[in-house]
Amino acid sequence: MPELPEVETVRRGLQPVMEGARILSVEIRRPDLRFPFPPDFVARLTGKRILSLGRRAKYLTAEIEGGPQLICHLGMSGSFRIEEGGAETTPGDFHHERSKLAAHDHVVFHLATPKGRKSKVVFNDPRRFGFMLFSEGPEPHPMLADLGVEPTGNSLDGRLLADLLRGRKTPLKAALLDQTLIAGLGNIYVSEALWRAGLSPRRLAGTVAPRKVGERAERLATAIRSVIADAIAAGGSSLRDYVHADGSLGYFQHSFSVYDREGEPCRKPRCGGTITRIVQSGRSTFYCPVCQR
DNA sequence: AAGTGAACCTGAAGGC
DNA sequence: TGCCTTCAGGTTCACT
Repeated sequence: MPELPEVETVRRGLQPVMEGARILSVEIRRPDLRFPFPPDFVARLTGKRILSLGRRAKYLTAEIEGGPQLICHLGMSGSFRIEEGGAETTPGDFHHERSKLAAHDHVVFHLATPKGRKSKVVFNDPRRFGFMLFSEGPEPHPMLADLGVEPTGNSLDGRLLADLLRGRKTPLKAALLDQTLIAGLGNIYVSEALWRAGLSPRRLAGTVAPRKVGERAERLATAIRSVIADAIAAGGSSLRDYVHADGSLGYFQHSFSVYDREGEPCRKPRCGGTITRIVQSGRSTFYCPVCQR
């Protein structure tokens, strides 16, 4: 599920519980996810305070007191949920019970939150494409070192986008998925952004702005930023009840303009086209062949 | 160098 | 009901 907006939504949901919290204990319920856990994973977290939670592209980061940075990726199917406890001093509260863990609950953080409560943060990941690693020292972890520009804020403008795409012979769809160019777009939001910009996913990336910047590159940059901003806003509004039902974070109902809408009418006024699904480098792309050129 | 496809793993959904 | 195939929102690695 998780592209940049979902990861940002998860970060915002975890923040009130994790930021400033002390890690009372950590359980890892299998030796690996995508990668083996570091051998000292539990020892280096136990008893430490979480100073801050951050995000880079689709990676969550946690600054650990006096120690490493924890880097976490949700892969395809990773999610967190929060199980709220009572006051830390209340005896017999729910935290003294062994809570039921579900299938694929791989990591459990037992926390004392800044408000003096106990909470559990549980990481669940059926496909195990996710991972947790430590990063040491001032240099960014190699995994984060080559990431491109964030599509949040205003740094990604038409000029920068034109520079990134110029000369590339790969389909525009593939270029936008390249995390070393723009960091955080995934299969859904690439399709959505291209629809907003009225550009075909099959167009060669270099043709967006062959020589000068041009209106096409501006349109695409604006589309990318607005798609991401809208999705983050939608996720944020879903956070009001993030302790809902199972407490899971980052999953909310999207309404997509093209993604997963094969055969349905294009939503652009007076377009009349039909959303089409094609496969590009092994992955589905959805677009309107009439208004996306 | 850049681009494409297969691999990693499990579960859900659809066809028969 | 069950068995089979296909597909899934990410990333990396091997190959052309």
